[in-house]
This record gives sequence, C-alpha cells and structure tokens, in this order.
Amino acid sequence: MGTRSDTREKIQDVALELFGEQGYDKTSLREIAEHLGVTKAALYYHFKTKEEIISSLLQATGERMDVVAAWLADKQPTPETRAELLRRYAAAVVSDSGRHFRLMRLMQENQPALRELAAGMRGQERLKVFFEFLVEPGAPLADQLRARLSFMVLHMGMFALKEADATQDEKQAAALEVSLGLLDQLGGSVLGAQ
Amino acid sequence: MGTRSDTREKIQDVALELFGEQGYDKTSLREIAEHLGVTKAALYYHFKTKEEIISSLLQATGERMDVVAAWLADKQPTPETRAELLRRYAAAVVSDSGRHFRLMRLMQENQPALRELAAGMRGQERLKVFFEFLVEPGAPLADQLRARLSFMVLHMGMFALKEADATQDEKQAAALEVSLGLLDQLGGSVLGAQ
DNA sequence: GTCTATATGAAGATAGAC
DNA sequence: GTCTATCTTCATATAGAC
Repeated sequence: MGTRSDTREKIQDVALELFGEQGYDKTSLREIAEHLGVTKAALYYHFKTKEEIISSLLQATGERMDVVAAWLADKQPTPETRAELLRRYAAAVVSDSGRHFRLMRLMQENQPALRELAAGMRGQERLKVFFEFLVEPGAPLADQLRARLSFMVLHMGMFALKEADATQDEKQAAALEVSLGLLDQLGGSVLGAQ
Repeated sequence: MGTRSDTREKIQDVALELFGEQGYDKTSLREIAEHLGVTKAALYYHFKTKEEIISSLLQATGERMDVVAAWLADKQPTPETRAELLRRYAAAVVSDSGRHFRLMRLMQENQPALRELAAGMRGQERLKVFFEFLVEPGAPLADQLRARLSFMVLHMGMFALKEADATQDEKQAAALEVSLGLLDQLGGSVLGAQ
C-alpha cells in the first residue's frame, strides 16, 4: 500500500465530491473533515490552504492539456489536424473515471471563486492557443464564437445531458459530434477570407 | 422623481455590478453598502436577505421568458417557428441596456450559489419547454445537446467574446448566427427519424 | 427611511500537545 | 499524522434610536 489509500487522496476525493455538490465557497473545511472522520486541523497537515486542495486537483488537468499543446506545436492548421485537436482534447479532458470530468464541471460552475486560481494556472492562455489553431484572430465574430463553443461543448456535454439515460461514453461521443459539427461550419459565411 | 433614482434600484445596480465582478458568495453586504455610502443595516430595510436582492433582479428576467413562452404556446414546431423562437429568446434575454445580459452571466457563473434560488424560480422548467420545441425528447443525444447549446450560446455570446473589439450589437448578432447554425444541423444525422 | 450598536455564528487558519 | 484549543476575521442579521 505505498501509493494508494493515502489520506491526501481521500481528502481530494471528498473535497471534489462536496465542491461539486455544494460549490466551492459553500463547502467548508469543517464539512470535509467531518466526512473523513478527522478534524479540520488534520487537513492543514496535508494542504496549506483550502485553495491548495483544489489547485492540487487542477494540476493534473493542466498537465493533460499541456500534452495536447505539445502535440499541437508542430502542426499546421488543416481541416484534418483541427478535427484531431478536438478529438485529442476530448480524450484528454474526460478520460479517467470521472475526476477530470467533475473538475471541468467545477471550473465552469465556480468561476468567480476560482478566478484568481485560474489566472495563476494560465488555463485561459492554454485555451487561447487552441482557439487560434481553429480560427485566425481576425476571423468573423461568429467563427470565433464557434471555436470557443466547440471546446466548451466538450466540457459541458456530459452534464448538460444529465437527465438523458445514456452511458458516459455515449454522451462523450455526442459532445464530440456536436463539436466537430461546429468546426464544419467555420468559414461558412466568408469562405477563405484571407 | 417618482419612480427612478430610488435607493432600492441603486442597491440592485451596485449589487449586480459587484456580484458580476467578484461573484455572489464573495460579495458581502458590507461592500455593497460601502459602495453606496450607506450602512449594512440600510440594506435590510429594502431587502430581507441577501438572496432577495438577487432574486428581485431575476424576476424581471423570468417575466421576459414567460412572454416568449406565451407566444410559443399555440405554435407548431416548424423550421420557421423554431428559428423565430431563438430570435425572440435572444431579444428578450439581452434587450435592455445590459442588466439582463449581466444577469445571465451571473447565473451561469454562480450556479452553486444560486442553485436553490434557481430551483424556486423554475428557470430549468421554463427552458425545458423551449428545448422540447426544438427537438423531440427521443431525438439523438447530439441533437439534444445542440438544442441546449443553441440557447446557451445566446447567453454566452456576449462575454465569451470579451476581448474582441466589437459592439454589443455585433456580438449579439454573431451569437444569434451561431445559434441558428446549430438549429440547421438538427436532424442532420437521422433525417426525419420520427 | 436610515442610522448605531450589537448579537450570533461560522469561516479559515495556527500553535503546540500527543 | 492527528489531535485540542484558540485566534482572528468577517459574514448575515436584528433591535431600537433618530
């Protein structure tokens, strides 16, 4: 039992669970501690601050994005590579058994709370590189919006269809389909306008 | 000086401003009071609770949605009426000089904080009627997602393009274009599958 | 209609014993 | 590695004077 079952990981799991249910601000360290059967003070042994708990979770997601960015680095934007970017992004973001998926939801639903943290992690800048691979900065507004939306739908796909009875895989596939459909519509209005 | 310039309205304006900047949870009544040059207690004369401040703002938006719902009531879903629904929704949601627009942003960014409130106002149920006018409940997952996205992009259009230097009107037009484009793609996979 | 003053509680965080 | 005990700060909210 070297790596697994560590208290640190348990804290992360419970925190992610509660943050997701109640929101980051409304979840207190006391609650997290109670769910684990320990005291608040115990948490401070593992994490210096409340924010460090969530930032520790987001680091893994950031690293996954970096892998995609590294792949992208030497590619030229073509319809093929653009579609492949969306596929790889989708796979990177939602892969392992739910943690990343829940984190994406958390980031989207708690933007004010995580605003400074997000700034520190340069999540926006990472995404900007991806956006600009899909559309040039001078493209029409509608296309700029489509580019952003094609990533956003990958984040949202899963929980926007909460009620629908389908497997997680089916939801992901649907989200990717919509995302690629948006890509298809890029440049539809001003075809090849430089 | 009968209707306007009331303290109540000033409180709403400042609250909306600060909630938007810092988030609902992170904004205290003390801050709101200070920005107005009054004391916390003064706020309690006009609003029983903090939540009542924001719910008073959301009521107007709810009523606007109800107007659209009333228009929709006796319509049959056709490509024309569906497009018209999106146009009317866009107009209703973003119309007057920024308040509604900022509220939409607020609702999207502060979901956990406003979760109970939103439940009470039946915002989800209202939207469900709209979704189901665009797609039948049994439609493919991708189409269900497109239907939801076509409304969401109207909410987001404005602030997803924050950096772009364009007028508010141009951004709204772009958002509507993307929204209608998603509508076009409905049923693309399984054309007329009942 | 707005204020002062205060009640009450919970939050995040720390010091130091075990 | 976890505890008890405590600090500090700030929140929402109320009572009652002006």
